[in-house]
Amino acid sequence: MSARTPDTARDIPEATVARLPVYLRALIVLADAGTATCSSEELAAAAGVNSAKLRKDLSYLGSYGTRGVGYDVEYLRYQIAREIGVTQDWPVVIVGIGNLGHALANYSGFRSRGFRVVALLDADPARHEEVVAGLDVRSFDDLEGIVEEHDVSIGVIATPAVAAQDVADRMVAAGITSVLNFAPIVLSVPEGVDVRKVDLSIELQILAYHEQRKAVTARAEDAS
Amino acid sequence: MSARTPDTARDIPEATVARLPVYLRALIVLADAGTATCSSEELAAAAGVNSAKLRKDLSYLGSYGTRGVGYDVEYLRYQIAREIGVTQDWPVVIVGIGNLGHALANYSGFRSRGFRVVALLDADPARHEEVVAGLDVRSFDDLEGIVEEHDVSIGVIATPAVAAQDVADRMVAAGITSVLNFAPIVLSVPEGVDVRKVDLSIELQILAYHEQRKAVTARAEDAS
DNA sequence: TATTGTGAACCTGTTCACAGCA
DNA sequence: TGCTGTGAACAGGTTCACAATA
Repeated sequence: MSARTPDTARDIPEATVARLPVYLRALIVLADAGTATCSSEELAAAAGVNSAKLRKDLSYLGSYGTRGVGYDVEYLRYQIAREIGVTQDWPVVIVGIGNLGHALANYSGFRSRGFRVVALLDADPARHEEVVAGLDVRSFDDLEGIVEEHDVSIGVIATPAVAAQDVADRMVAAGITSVLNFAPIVLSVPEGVDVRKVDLSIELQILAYHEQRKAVTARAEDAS
Repeated sequence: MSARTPDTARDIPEATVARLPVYLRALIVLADAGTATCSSEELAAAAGVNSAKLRKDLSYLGSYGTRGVGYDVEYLRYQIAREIGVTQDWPVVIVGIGNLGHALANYSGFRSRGFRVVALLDADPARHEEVVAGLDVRSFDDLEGIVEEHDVSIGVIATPAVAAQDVADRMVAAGITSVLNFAPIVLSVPEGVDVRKVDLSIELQILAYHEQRKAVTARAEDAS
């Protein structure tokens, strides 16, 4: 039975998992620039981390470098893509086609980085006329059919906060097990379902906190 | 000289800082629902963390609760808003008014959570005709004047990756010291400038990694 | 010789469990 | 009595520094 267990079954720390996509992005830039080989120092610089951290992270995947030489850009790129699971495209549905949903539907980065938007859904019938990014905006009631048809396991929520929990519940019931949530609300989902959230205001507030402290520190230094 | 040093000068762990906006959001929901008082257990549930972590986080700010009772919602809300620095609005400029820039300009959450978009800038003259969210889209060359006029210290970059570093350099030169970057590229900025990044594809890739492992685990269990 | 891969030390963040207090 | 605030134990993540090796 272990014959089916792939060699990617190692346990990779969460912090490392969150950085693998950054390394992959950096490798793609290097590959596009025609670079065949890079040292941990170079790759780390391109990814915005220090080289010790990069090497430690890569060591969880295996020994893909060559001592005294560095890493083969294409080879490492493939290994990381395989580890993340983006060697084939993942079908994705986006629910909530307001301003943000529009932007997400049109975002070319999804297509080029391992994702394919298969449907855009909105609860508002007034939006069902529209074609966005080459896709018809469809009724939210089509969710179950689309998930089944395309075997979708990742859903994106770009609705207002009040609708988000209902959307999440329907997604989970339909078989979706990973959710990217842009609504400013904490979703509750059953065990086994992953949720990641992006809250634009929270990011700005974190900056504001540090900005405020800069001002405070500057004033304190002025005074002394 | 220490008379000017406010009592917010304590050193708050970064992980705590990142959660304060979440607590603030939860408190606003509770306040809007008419809740006057809440326990650490209730607030933690609303914020999606455990109560021990919440209490520990709040303890870095001070002792704002009452033993045996809980927290006064309005009082704690104000204290956290003050700590973050969002009791007054921060002026913000957005550069890059494509799909995402449009969505950000129209995002009501900024206005309601301590930020005011004072200008929209784009390098493409074809976009300077447009009015988005009630603001004229202006030339990127107006950056310096706007930063000075409105005393802007926070900038948002929503340009394509190729333009982002140039935009960041101009922002820093103009006096901006905090940047929220949506372009999929690592920005290099001088000491003292904060950058936070949001990369939509990276979030999806992290979900994909876990999704892939679910499939692997399920197969391994089937086989045994 | 140059650079990787990694144990060990260190540091940060989380959880426990209970003392302190309204 | 009930809930906060917090030391102490624990877990996870980062950095150091060097042995392994192409």
